[in-house]
Amino acid sequence: MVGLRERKKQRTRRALIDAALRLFDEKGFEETTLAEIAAEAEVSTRTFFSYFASKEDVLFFDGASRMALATEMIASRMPGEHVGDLLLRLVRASLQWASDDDFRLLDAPLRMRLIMTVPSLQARALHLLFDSQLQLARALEDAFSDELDPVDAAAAVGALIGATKLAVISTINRGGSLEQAEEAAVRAAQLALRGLSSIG
Amino acid sequence: MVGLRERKKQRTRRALIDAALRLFDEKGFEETTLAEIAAEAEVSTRTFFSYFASKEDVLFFDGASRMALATEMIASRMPGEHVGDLLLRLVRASLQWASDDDFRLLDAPLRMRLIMTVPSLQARALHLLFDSQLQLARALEDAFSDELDPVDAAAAVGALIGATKLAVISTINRGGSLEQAEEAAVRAAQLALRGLSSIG
DNA sequence: TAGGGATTTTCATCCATTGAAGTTTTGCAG
DNA sequence: CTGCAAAACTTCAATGGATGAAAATCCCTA
Repeated sequence: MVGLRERKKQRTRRALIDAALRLFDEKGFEETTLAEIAAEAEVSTRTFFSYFASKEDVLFFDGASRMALATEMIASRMPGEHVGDLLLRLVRASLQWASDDDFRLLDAPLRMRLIMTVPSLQARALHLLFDSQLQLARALEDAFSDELDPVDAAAAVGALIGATKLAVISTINRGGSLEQAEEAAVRAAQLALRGLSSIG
Repeated sequence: MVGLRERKKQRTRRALIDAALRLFDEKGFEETTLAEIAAEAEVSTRTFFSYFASKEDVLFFDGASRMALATEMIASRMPGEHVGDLLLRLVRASLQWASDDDFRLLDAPLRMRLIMTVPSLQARALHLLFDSQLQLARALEDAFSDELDPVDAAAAVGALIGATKLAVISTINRGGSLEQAEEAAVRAAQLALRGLSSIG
């Protein structure tokens, strides 16, 4: 199953990611060219594009696996569990994952920094965020097909993720620490669950 | 105040927008080059970039004015009005504006179609959406400075816009009409206000 | 171990975007 | 009016991301 071909592909992919992250860190995202990344990873520039669709995408190499975890968590919801409870569990779990995985942890700060400062990366990140929300909404709709229509599912996911994301970004923008950001995320999630009407 | 220079500039800007929209409509976004747009508007391609930062930006020429209306509405909130009520008014008003303005109305379907199908436009749209949410959050924070802290303001805006946007997109994705989308938007907004816990 | 599909490299090209330098147009002071 | 400075444009050149096609390699399996 795991032939040399497959192993080599993974090694190349990893080499590209490592090279890219290191160069982004040293010189900045826009300052490093694909040629440099490819050279560093010892492949041709053309090959880069058979691994990643764009320069931006290298930074989001783990998006798929994160999403897999989330949808899986939704699909295997506890019977009888309320939508809101599941969603809150999901938010907490996400915060957990973010500070788990060794490979990811190392460059989390770098990625954060880059995404916060490079416009094209912000755009890419938002796009991914949005897509995953749609996926989550569908997963939720499936898991609660008896009590949730498509619009409610979408609204629920949108409200929850929307609230947490904006709270986090706003906190970071205001110079808050990661801890404060996490705190803000949880508070925002609870606010979304309780309802905006409950403010004040 | 409105000298010849200024008038000419506006005419050029408008010419670029018109040319771009027409070409996008006829040949598609990615298929039309800046050279063609510039030629159509009778300016050099270089000049295009003194009016718009990117090819994508032409499509969002009215973003600023929309935002102005919204923040103004927030700033002039009725004294004693509850945050939630103001926000719901805001959502309804936004839906209104979208089907108002003559210039905008004409190409609304085109824009929708393009944004829904061209990845780079989706990304740009999301970026703008996000920025405006941050602006709205700040406006809200200012308007309700006595009863709302930054995190709550951000969470409120994020939840409301997040819910409505995802509900709308989800509806459209599923082949729903614009009317159904509007309906979904209002329902999502109300759900966000009432709280996700109220589902089911 | 030879053939065949998968990967990679090479080569060529397109086009968005940007900088520099020079030209035309407009607004305004004299 | 006339000349001048600023604003707006054009031309020219270059960079760099992205993609297509064909040739060269590499790995797997019969």
